[in-house]
Amino acid sequence: MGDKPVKNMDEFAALSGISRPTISKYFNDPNSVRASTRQKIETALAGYDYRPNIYAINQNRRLTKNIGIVVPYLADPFFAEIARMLERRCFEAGFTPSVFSSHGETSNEKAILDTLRSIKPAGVLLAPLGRLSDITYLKDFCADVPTVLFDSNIEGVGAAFIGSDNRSFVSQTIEYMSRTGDAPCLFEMRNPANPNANKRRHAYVEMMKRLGLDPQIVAIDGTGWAFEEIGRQGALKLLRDNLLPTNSVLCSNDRLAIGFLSACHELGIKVGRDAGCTLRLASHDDHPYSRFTCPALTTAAHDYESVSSHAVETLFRLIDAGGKLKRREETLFAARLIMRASA
Amino acid sequence: MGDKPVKNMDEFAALSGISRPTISKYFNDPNSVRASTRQKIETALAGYDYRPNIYAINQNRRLTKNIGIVVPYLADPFFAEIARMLERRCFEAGFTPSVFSSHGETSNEKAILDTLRSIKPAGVLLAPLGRLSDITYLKDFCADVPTVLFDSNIEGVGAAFIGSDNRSFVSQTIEYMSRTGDAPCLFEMRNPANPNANKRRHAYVEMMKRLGLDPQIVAIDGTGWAFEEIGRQGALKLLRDNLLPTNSVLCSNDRLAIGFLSACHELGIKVGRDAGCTLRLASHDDHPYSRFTCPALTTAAHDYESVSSHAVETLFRLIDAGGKLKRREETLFAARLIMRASA
DNA sequence: ACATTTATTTTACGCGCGTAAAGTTTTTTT
DNA sequence: AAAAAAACTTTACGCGCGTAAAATAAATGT
Repeated sequence: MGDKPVKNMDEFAALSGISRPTISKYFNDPNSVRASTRQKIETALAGYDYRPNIYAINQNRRLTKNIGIVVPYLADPFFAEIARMLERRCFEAGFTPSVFSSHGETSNEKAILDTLRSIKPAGVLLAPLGRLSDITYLKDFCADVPTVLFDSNIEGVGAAFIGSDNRSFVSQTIEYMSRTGDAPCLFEMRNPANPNANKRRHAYVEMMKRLGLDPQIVAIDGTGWAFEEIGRQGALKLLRDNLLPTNSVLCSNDRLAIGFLSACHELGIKVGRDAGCTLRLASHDDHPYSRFTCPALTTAAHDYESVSSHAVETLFRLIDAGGKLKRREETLFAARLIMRASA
Repeated sequence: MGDKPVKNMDEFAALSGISRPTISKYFNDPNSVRASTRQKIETALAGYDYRPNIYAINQNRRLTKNIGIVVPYLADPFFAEIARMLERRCFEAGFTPSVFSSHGETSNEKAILDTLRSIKPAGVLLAPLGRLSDITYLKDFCADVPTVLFDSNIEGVGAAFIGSDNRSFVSQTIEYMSRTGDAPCLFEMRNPANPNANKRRHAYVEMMKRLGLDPQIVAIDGTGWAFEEIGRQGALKLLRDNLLPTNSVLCSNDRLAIGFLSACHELGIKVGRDAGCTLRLASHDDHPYSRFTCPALTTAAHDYESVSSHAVETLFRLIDAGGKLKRREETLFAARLIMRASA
């Protein structure tokens, strides 16, 4: 990098001995100019401190190179992880990703969509809040901006959805638990905000019936995104009052399970498959912390890699196609069972 | 919100019956125009779908309303939390915050600073990587862009630093542990990337000496930001080989402690202050997950509220002052001891 | 009611770059 | 070496808005 600051493209063009339109062409695609020309430009670039004004660029381009990445709750390491992978992939493809978090609130999600409109992004990767989303608002947005949904599906919204196959999660955990011990009851929130939770419940009921077993659902109260605390309080109550129908428990997701384990420890209940343990606990998501819980959580893992790469690829395809796909696509990736000490 | 889309400010000015320069003034500060004029504009705004083009605005303004928020590792819920608070406060003040994560890598941190330069932000709130930061690069950046550091201090970089008082953390945990049992050894990484770790070590040694006790430091190997795994591996080795000098352990931070607890559970070592426990463990940071560990972690909590509000206030003051403060400011907030079951 | 202050309108220019058109040079093709 | 194709230069316009200056209008003070 050079040090002498250059104000604008005209000045840089003069300094490099190349005309401004060619310089402009170079910055849009370095390979679109002759090799000898590119060489001259890059030599000049090394000697002077010039970078094109991004605002002037975006004002004049019909489409920016911005990509919005929206997650419902960034303080959840699961979403932080996937946002990071999406971000990296967009960046590698020459786009400028920006990460936004709805922080679990409808108003924030809407405000983010407004912000996104104003930055005129080439496309958006959106993991919606789910039940708390303003569906009409999302739909209007997706009608104007090329959008791919991930994690939580909302029927008919966005040009595509990429996520995990909840039936695959549940069938693997149930199969494993019922093979190695009692079949589990399902521990979940009564009114889950996330549509995946509903799909998991349905899959649980269906799978249990198929195995000729009696589905038993334990629903706990609580709202918001503090799942650990909700799981903990719910479990404390259940365990104290001895309301658990089985000694095998399947949590709808790992964050609830983390709270559940916390309650077990407080009450002196040993969890695991070892002798001396009175409870087995499994869960879903393979949350980044699930291997550090006590005991480590047996869980079904998302295929992070596939979800993120396919989501990004789909978005690029959507952008190339001018914002419309022939029909709405839905892609689900299977889970992978991770056996640890808790079940 | 109206529905008829309006292309530009000229068109909107005509529709609202107000001249364009006044409309421009209104969007820069709605209170800078007469109440009756504001009324007319807002009526028109309700009837039409117009929003100023942010790229045209920022091209012409000397200073944008953008604020960059940079954290070293967003997948760490601690940073996710503080980023969220900073973000909200900037937004409330009428700025447009953008959150970036260095993901623990020098190259990313530098790339983020480059990106920030190109969006010409009014100011930046930066939590640097620490030892891995390219100091010269940071310094150059801070010379051009009004920047306030938080969390990790780097001497002489940025116009101000706002963080937590590491001595306050350590003195409280040591005082508590040595009052209620044996004085603790310090469990930490051998080459911590974060400068706070070094400050905590110094504070530990000083505090122990002051109490007439023998400081004992247990340093474990490991690099990167996977602190839980590093703590876990380190603890497994120490516990198996019986190398721990005391049965009271003070972890440099909660994430190491989470790994430590995981190792204890695996080896069947009971942690806590109850009868039957053979080890006490305390830590620092009050990580969002520290109350869900088994047992729940006794830790020293950051004053998140004060740090974030003071950081933002300082940045605004810096911006108002034109990017320079009389002298570099350093503000530290005291910790608050959170007693839980682990010690 | 008049002078004074404050707000608005009119006019006009500039920001930095995308991009189109026409002409010129360089490279590739045969 | 001539013809064709590709890349480049020159010229010029437009994007949507900030902002300055001068003229005009409205609100405020006495």
